[in-house]
Amino acid sequence: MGFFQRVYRVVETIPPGRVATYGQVALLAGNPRMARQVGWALHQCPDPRVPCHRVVNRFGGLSDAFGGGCEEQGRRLSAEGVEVDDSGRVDLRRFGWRPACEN
DNA sequence: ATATTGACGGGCA
DNA sequence: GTGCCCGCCAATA
Repeated sequence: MGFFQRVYRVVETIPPGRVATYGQVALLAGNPRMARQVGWALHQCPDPRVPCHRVVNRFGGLSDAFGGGCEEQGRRLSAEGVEVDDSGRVDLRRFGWRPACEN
């Protein structure tokens, strides 16, 4: 299985109302240095079931290049209960995904 | 093959 | 927190 496919699998495991950073996804995918590649993987987004909108950068900022724009991503997150800042950012302290303590 | 780009991360200012 | 620089790896030109 390629790294990309693994990334998709990890992203799918992100619970609703939670957001994970590219670094987090890359780490769970097995390669902490491939944060950027995670970005491509999601950009390709060959599978619509992959909640790519739950993946944000280290600042919790939404992606400018998201399909449709960061507005769309922020809208999706807010629809899941994630509070999006006016600057298009999420509070990782509260909505950051914690695999070791999801609940 | 090399150079540039890119949905990034970390360190430093 | 934000901006700049460097490092990282894969895709594209």
